[in-house]
Amino acid sequence: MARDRQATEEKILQAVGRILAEQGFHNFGINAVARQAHVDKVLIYRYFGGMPELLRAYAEKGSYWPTIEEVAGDNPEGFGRMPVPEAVATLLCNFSRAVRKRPVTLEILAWEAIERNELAKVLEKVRKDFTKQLYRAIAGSRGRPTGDMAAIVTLLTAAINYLAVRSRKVGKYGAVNIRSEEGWRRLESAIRMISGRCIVSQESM
Amino acid sequence: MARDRQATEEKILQAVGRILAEQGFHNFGINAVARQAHVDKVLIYRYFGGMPELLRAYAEKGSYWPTIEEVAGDNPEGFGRMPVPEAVATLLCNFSRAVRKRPVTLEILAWEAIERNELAKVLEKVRKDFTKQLYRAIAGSRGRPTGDMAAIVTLLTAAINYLAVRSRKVGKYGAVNIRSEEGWRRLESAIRMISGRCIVSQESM
DNA sequence: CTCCTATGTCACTCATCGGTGACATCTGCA
DNA sequence: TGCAGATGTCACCGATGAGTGACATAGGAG
Repeated sequence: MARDRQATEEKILQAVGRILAEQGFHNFGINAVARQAHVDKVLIYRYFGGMPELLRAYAEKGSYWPTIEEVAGDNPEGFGRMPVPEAVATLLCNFSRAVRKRPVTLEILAWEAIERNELAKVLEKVRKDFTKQLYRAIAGSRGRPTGDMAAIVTLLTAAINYLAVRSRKVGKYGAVNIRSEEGWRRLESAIRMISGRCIVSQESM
Repeated sequence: MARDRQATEEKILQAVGRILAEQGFHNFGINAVARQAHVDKVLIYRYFGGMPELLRAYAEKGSYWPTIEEVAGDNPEGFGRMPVPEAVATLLCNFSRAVRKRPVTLEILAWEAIERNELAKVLEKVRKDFTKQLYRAIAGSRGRPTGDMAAIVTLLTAAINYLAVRSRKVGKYGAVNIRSEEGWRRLESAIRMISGRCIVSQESM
């Protein structure tokens, strides 16, 4: 109708985002996108190629993972001034908040346990870089971690991912209300405690 | 062919299990079950009613969650003899192993983040009872936990679920190889450490 | 043996999906 | 002005899904 390819592509990509955020991958498909965008599906094939390319194009536009700045503040090196356990705890809590407010990210996290699609692949790479930067920020902190810090951080990020994903469908997990701010405060203080007591640095303990 | 309803129902239910274990919910459906069971799909409707009832019937036959015995041994009360932190750690590690060896359970865990179906509902109830018994076993141990033990246990079980589910599709998470026994040993010792240092009991510390 | 019903088989409907070919129309360029 | 390619529209294909109605037959009850 409007004869404006750029605008059409934009409508299509926005439709992808809306469907993922509101209905998830389960109801995702070429037809659904075309409907949502009020665009003929032929145009999706013409402009993007197909489903994988469409997802890839969408992936390149969005921010599906926290940036290091979002989690560590404007100068990640600033973490060098606090003891390791405190740095780790703060990073993890910030990470938790950043992930929880990204509905599309939560959908991808849920779906990559079912099927590894283009979005999951992109997210994987981003996440890898993120992790590397995270460890760099920690490495600058005061004190040397002893014990298997990597294993502990793995456990805690896994827990955060799981609970954040799950909170979309269920209100409680165990005794904790994972839909309320209060529930997440409990989890955060548990994270702080774990970090404080298990990632021992020579100087701070 | 064989004119044996009971045998046919059995074939159908076994087909459900095979599909879930080998292909997951993604490729699950009436037609798929009928194909797998070498049975006409009409019989599924006649004998079970439809998809929800079929899943419910399947759910009632299987053990999709560890039993308390599997995790706490033959007499859960026996945990009363060890200190709380050690009891918690042991229960969690046993739980991890029990979950990881149940492919259908892992599939349900992955899928319930996408859609809450009949199997997920059944699993929910079983899990609730299991948790209750777990806490009872802990309550019998020596010493009083301080701090938010529930939050810590929530975090650790969430982490176990997430990593177990994820290990079906991806080999590594962070720095840990979640497909190898060695990786899980690292996680287990981290769990023991967390439990030992963060669930403080008056007598043992 | 005869009939009735439980069991199994077949053939279909209707909806949706991914994907494609053919056609209409707009717009910028020669 | 007229043409060509870019853009948009429409109608279709084959495959697959859930679900149903009609029919065939085996086997037990009378």
